[in-house]
Amino acid sequence: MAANSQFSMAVHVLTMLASSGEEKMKSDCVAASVNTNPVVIRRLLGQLNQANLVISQTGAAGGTRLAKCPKEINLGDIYKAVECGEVFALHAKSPNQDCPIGKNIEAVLCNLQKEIDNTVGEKLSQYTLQSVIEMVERGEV
Amino acid sequence: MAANSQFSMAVHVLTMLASSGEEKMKSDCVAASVNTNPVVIRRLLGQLNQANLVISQTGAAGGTRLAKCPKEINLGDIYKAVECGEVFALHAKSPNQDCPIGKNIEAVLCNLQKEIDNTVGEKLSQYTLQSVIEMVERGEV
DNA sequence: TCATTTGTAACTATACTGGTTACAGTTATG
DNA sequence: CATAACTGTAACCAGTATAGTTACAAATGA
Repeated sequence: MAANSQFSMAVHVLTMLASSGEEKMKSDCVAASVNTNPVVIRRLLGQLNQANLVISQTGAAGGTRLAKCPKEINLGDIYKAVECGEVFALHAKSPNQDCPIGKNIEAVLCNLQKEIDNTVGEKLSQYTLQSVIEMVERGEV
Repeated sequence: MAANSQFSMAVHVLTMLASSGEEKMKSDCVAASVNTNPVVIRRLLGQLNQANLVISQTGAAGGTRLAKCPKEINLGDIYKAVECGEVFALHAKSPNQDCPIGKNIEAVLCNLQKEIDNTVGEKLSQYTLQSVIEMVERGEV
């Protein structure tokens, strides 16, 4: 499975929650749409909860609903909330520190990594959850 | 190891090649700086070769050099040349097609994925290999 | 009290990444 | 021309992250 699909799943989950409005939704129901296990959904909801994007309630008649309206949630918020990895990884092993290039390249790449991550976050912030819902309703576009 | 560091390694490799100018460099030498196996480097060079960023020569006294000068190579070219995965992955399993949201969300996310990938490519294109070399020489910045 | 639901820990299967060995093909050089 | 020194690749392996699964404690409404 490798490549991390948490962001995709998170957008899907939040779109589902939006569709039920004020009504709380159960993890089983969301899982059925995402086609995965309810525990996977609950794990994801835990992260979205920490980022104050959703509100959950335990116990019978419990469930989860959006913490804000879909116009007030943007995809940048979601990207930051979930553990999607970085856009590109740094070296697995540290480069040779005796080589002048090996010694300095990591810091350069690390700065670049942060900058690209910001760029992605900014771009995603241009889309609200509401706009995703509209795209889904229109059947893509 | 999971997260893909091919882009980072590719930038490192090309910076090394740039440092030797017109001189061909052996994969062993590059591998020593990256701190990995020469085969890993040769695999990467194969991709960079297909993208016309480097020129390799087999046989004794063989090796690899840049195909263009460092000012004419930008990081967007490198990003496109190597198999870094996508910024975020789509669903592992296809969502439930009987759910109106599950049915359409994939296409929306797929378009978004392409757009983000383009955004990253454009941002990276702002940096030339030359500028990376200068950052490395100055010791980061 | 009891059924229902979330929150979490623990374990597993899968698959990707990069390291390694091995070897065929190419080429400079004595 | 024989040989040594490279690259290009295939094949295999070890490590690890992802997400699927089971199990169960805690919370809560009825």
